[in-house]
Amino acid sequence: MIKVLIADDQQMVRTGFAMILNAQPDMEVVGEASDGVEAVELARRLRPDVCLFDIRMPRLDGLEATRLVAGPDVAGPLRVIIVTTFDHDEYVYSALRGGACGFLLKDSGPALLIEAVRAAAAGDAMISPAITVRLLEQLTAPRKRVAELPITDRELDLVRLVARGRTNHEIAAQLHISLSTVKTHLGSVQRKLGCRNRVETAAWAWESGLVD
Amino acid sequence: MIKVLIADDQQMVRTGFAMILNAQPDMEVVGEASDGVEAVELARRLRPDVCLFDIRMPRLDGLEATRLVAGPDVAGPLRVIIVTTFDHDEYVYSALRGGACGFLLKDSGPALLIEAVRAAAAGDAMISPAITVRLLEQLTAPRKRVAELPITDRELDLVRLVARGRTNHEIAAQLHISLSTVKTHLGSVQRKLGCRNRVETAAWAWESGLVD
DNA sequence: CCCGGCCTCGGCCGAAAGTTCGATGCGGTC
DNA sequence: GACCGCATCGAACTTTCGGCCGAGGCCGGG
Repeated sequence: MIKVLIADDQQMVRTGFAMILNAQPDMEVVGEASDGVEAVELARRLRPDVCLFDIRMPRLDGLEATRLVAGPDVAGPLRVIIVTTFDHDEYVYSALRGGACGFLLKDSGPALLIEAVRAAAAGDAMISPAITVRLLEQLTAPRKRVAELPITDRELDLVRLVARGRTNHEIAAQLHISLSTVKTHLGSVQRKLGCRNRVETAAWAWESGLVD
Repeated sequence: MIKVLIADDQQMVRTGFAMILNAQPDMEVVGEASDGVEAVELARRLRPDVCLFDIRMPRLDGLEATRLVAGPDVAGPLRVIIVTTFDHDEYVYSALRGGACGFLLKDSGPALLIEAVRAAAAGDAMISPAITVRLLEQLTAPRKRVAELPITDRELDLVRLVARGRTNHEIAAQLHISLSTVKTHLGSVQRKLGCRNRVETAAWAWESGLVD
């Protein structure tokens, strides 16, 4: 039986969630909280398998509450799913860094809520598809630019080595070219990218996902 | 009505998926393929709203097939969900970079399959919770190390600026300290981290997730 | 109270990096 | 053939970095 704690400042939302979850044969809502402080307190006392936290709550918001019961420094972290109306990216990152193992939008269907709870209880994590697609864009977008790079293949070789912290001398030795050539290439790379020094060049390579 | 194409080399799997999806009032399986080449051909001809591709298929695997119908260079990319038994990380990355907008494990329930299809059709993306949790670990793991850094707060300020490509002179001006102090700090940082130059220092900062 | 870590600053020097001039050859395009 | 981008190399120069010496002030623990 998966024990669930619900925290939301709106009575209707809590009741709705509770009805959905209690209708599942293997789930049971063991507590409800209407603000963040109460949520943290109940979470610590009841130690549910899964917590559903809204973000906007009186006294203590859901993100802060998550950090308090699931954060990196917490001894016995609980499984927390953030359930909210607003899908601002900052909320998502803040929640996930704070230890949340799920992020659901309220306009997701009941099926997703149930699956998210089940996933959380199993040690997995679920994120609303509308948010996932944006996360994936960040993962893949930099890669797409690789095809339309403004710099040459050869220059790319140099940039990769720069990003790994190699000196010009080492690059020259590794690629079997002269120190002059290395400087020439990196000079033109910096001109094309608008970089002022090799660290900015390296930073560009890192952002573009050229090294890993 | 969401038109779905199913590609899997096992007849049983295709039939199972088709039964699940056809039971939904707003979904319709419009085609089935038993290998990758057929999958690509059917996808291009039928132009379904969502494609379900297995990875292990004869002639052409699902990852390559995905790239062919949803890759970065494809004109009218289709929405592809990878459905597979194996959750190797390399598969996941390869699929998502190849243009997939979903990655499901076959041991996920029917509910997840349905939700994934619905999400894909809506332009969103869903990933199996078992995989998502690992993706999140990669997102948050580097952050945890921040607490156990071997370097000072002040040194951290310097390192962040180094990672952004600032010169020592600029750092000195921005932090209102002298050039000598900047060099002293960065020197001790390099000693502690075992870096040989500022690019390696910056690389360490990037890997540790200190900059974004 | 002394020691050690941290933050601050200065000077000096050699090495590395970046800039600015060249130059050659090679492979495409018009 | 003329032109252009690319890769290669060289020399000289300025700027920046990094290493190595020193120093003082501050603060907290033994």
